[in-house]
Amino acid sequence: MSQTQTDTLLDRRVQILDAAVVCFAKRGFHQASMHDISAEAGISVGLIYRYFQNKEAVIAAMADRHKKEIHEILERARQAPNLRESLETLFTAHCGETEPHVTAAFVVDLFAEASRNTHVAELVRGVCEASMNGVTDLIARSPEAKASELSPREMAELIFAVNDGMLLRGVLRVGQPAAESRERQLQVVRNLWRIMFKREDERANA
Amino acid sequence: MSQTQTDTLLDRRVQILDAAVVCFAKRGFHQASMHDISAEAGISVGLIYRYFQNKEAVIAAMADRHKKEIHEILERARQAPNLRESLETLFTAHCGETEPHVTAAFVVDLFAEASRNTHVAELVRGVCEASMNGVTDLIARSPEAKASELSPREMAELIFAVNDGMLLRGVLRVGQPAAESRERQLQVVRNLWRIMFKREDERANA
DNA sequence: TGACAATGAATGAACGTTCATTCATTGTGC
DNA sequence: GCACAATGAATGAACGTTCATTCATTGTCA
Repeated sequence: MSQTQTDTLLDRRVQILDAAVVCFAKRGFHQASMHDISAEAGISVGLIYRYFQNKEAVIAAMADRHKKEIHEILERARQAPNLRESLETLFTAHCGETEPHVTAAFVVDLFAEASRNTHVAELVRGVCEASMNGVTDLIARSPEAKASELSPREMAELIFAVNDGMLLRGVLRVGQPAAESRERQLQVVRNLWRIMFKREDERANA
Repeated sequence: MSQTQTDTLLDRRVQILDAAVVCFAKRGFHQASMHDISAEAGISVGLIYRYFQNKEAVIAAMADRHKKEIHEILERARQAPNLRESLETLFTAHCGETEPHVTAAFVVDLFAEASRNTHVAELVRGVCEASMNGVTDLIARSPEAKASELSPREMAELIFAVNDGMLLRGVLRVGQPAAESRERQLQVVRNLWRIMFKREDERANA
């Protein structure tokens, strides 16, 4: 198979998945029809079936893509100069950089799907565990988190719980501008970091 | 209208809603069919339409019932002897006392629905705000939370974020026994309380 | 011309909803 | 107490629609 052939094959898949995200965010996995997706992608219905076995496979592929995105986010977070900036990167990306509401709607749907579809559940669980381990590691290496009463794992659990909670609430902010909504969310998570990781100077003043 | 007539009318609605929770948790709002619900309730399809205008109305009624349950939970939490027990009550009830997985699946679906259905979004937002205010008040009145660096509102925001996050993750624990799953969740939220509300003796030892 | 990409009308299953019909219960006149 | 009328809760087959999926056909490029 030539390079260009492989490329068009992948491009089409990406094109279809991009369209699917929009449709799924707008109507949900099971209410969005294959016709909706084909229209959004600007192709015919039948063509989707050339690249995906069925609708289930489209959902699974999207979950898989989400998994890869999360891994990239984690990699980026690892490269930040300090823990706070790592977490800020993580949170911002976790909730969707460009369109938070679309991401939130998609992820909430993904979890809803996971509660019924074993395959999706397995995949989501894998993502959660991997990123939890990554962040635990991040915390364990950072000087800010030393001498806390919580273990790195316990901190990671709290951070993810709050991130997920913010994500869940995010779907309710439909009309609001993304930037404003995110700023309010950031204030909440920053409060958690504040009480979890005291700075040296704060501790000295105490 | 006689008392018994009113009773059967309400009983039927309750019966249908009880069946709907089971079906919705099992298949989701839009994959669960009216036939599924009627079969689960042990009645005919047509009868559902005597008590509810359409499927939308069933979903709306369930959201409404959830709202009332949350209010009751809040009332119970208010009567606990101290803040920690209030929060423990709140968390346990919030995640579903008898069947946490069913509750989690239902609530996650409810949020997914809220992201597309304005009516449901309005209702869920109302519940969230009311309970957030309730808990803020609870914290403001409690001696444990005095002298913290966070305001009562900020603490309530964190508590709800963590609760919601745990709820979201809860849908992934499909096979696990409910009690074990809850115990692990409780450990996480207790860690939050620990770093948020320091006891007097802890502070004295610091 | 051959090989493959792409189309979209056609198919049939599944769904929400309706409604003619049944029948146990209740009310009424004697 | 009895015969009969009226009620409305309950049924489930049927309807129109939507949807995922298929496939015969057409377009495209080397």
